[in-house]
Amino acid sequence: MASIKDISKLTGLSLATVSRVFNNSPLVSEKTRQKVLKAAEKLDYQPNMMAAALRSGKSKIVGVIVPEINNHFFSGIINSIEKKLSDANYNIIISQSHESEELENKALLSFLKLSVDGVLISISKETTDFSFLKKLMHQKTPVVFFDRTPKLEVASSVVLDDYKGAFMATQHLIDNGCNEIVHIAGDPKVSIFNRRRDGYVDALKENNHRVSENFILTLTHDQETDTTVLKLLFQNNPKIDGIFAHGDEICLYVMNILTTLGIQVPKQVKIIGFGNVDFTEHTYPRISTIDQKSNEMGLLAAEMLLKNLNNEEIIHSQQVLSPELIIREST
Amino acid sequence: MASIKDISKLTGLSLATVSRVFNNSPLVSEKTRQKVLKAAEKLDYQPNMMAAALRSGKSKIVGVIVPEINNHFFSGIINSIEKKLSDANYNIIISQSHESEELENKALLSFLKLSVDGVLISISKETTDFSFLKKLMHQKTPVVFFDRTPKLEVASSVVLDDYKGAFMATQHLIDNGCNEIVHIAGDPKVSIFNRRRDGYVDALKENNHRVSENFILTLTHDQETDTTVLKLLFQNNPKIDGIFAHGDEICLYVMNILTTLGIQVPKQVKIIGFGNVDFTEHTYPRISTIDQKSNEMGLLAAEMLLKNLNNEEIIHSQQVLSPELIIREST
DNA sequence: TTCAAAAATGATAACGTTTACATTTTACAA
DNA sequence: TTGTAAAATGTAAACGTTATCATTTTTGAA
Repeated sequence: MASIKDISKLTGLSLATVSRVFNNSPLVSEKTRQKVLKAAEKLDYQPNMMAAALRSGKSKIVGVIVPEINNHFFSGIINSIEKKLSDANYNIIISQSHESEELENKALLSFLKLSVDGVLISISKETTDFSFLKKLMHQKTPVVFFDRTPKLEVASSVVLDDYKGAFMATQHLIDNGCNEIVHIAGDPKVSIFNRRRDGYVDALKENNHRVSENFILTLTHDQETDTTVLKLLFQNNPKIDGIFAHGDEICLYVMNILTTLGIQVPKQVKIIGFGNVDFTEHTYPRISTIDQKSNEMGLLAAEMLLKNLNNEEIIHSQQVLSPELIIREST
Repeated sequence: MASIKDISKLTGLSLATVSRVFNNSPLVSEKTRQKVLKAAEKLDYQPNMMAAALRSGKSKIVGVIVPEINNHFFSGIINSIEKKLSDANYNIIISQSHESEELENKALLSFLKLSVDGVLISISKETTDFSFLKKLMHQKTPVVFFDRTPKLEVASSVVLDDYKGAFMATQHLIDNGCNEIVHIAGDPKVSIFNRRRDGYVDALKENNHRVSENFILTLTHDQETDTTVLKLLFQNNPKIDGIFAHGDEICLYVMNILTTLGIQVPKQVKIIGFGNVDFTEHTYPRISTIDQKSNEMGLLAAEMLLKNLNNEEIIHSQQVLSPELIIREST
């Protein structure tokens, strides 16, 4: 591979001048710039980023860590991060924590060794010790958290307002005439699921609807049991006309069960999910849902990072994204 | 950040000896090794990969290109690639081609500049000119293709046997007593969809079943039209008892339409998809399907690459993976 | 004790850039 | 024509490693 040394030889110019051309320095005349570019073309020169990184301390690499890449939400975020950063000529290195603090730290260590210019991370559920991240941040490496953020005093972050999303979903059902609304809740150990539950409850309260614990279900995912549970629920409460599920998968599952029970969606019961996962567009009827704004989240996180990569002083900011109501046939 | 220079100063040993310790060279006594390790600990030393890469020509980075990261199949592959390669202490850089030859080449150029040690790629549909890839391969950078491979004389690749998968799916329906099997076909411009169609047709033939063009449908994805089409089909052919769909999304869609038409799955009609996408496990009934082996594919591709990264001479091999039949309630 | 081979260590030049500083060339006013 | 500032170019050291070759130390047989 050709180096600037070769170009220097070919053109008779010094290394410095040649280097200046590729760094778009204004301190070089148009004539020599052309001469260098021509020589570069001829030699099929490609700058060696490793050498540049070593000397300048800027690797043009950004590290990204997510719990699981094989997950609609996260791969959606990565998608927009990749787009945004590759437009700004950054490369992204991706690691998965698989919800393990150990793997997360291993990845961060790799990033450190590679001297990445910045880090984008959605922390694992398991992580409780942020000393490694703090170390990175103290080294003036900008870090932006997305979706899952630690409770640190100073940090940049982008998160979704889950409470609001649940509220919107429930309000949407009410607006469409639903009076008896059931919530299919998630694991109460996961905080975002609790926030969704709270949003549901508060939306009911605000509209002077009755809140009943009997209307908040957690399913077993055993088809027989769940079918029985729902059958009984509808037998005892034939007026139920709305369901807000905490996730799209479970929403689809419930919808399918209702159909087999002869309950028509959306005619008899309106149903809405959460996530706006791909398949919600392919079902029949198509499922209404709450979009988690993975695109915007990735974009915003990438933009925040870019800002901090360019500016010398790091500016911390916290962004909360509003979810979007996606209305389809199921409501 | 501390460097081997600092360790050298602290221990009084030469740079060479210190370097040897971190490269696990056998040419260093146990006593000095311990001394160096202790000093490294004290100084919180982390090797600088950029410097090592520059000097040694080995970056410990592997570049991965997929059409879309936000796609079950590809993110599944990336998942296993990342696992395998990070275990071998490689970092992976991920780029998306978005089915554009230009973006693909841009990513490859980035890889070149970063002097990646190897490349894993699933080529974009648009790509017709492989000169850039050939250039990379001629530079002794090992390349392994997965799922989408070019027609090159010498190349390593891992692909799925789509024909076999379709054959298996159809055979499975026949084995379960289906006599009149419909195929929901995909866009005939995409070669893998044609191979799936061929597998369906050949399975019918082999079992002495009638093959009818009327039983091969392409849907519009307009719900009203598709509902009518299916309604008519079943009115005219009430004996239809099996459906093989070329994809899981369309399979779910068809299943939902059948349910509304009062056609029971799997009682009256058995239905099977292709892909083993996540949601097939969350439907009711759960959808039988063909697994595309994304895990194995990623793993195998990563292993092939690792082999070529370690060996001096590059060995080309082509692997064809057999899909797996996943039997669930829909059949 | 001597000596050669083996084992361990050291000195130093790369790798391909960037960059601070020095020098030369150019432009233009006096 | 000269002087001076601005523009353009050059010199050389650094970035943190690795790797070649040279040197020293250790080991153990004669």
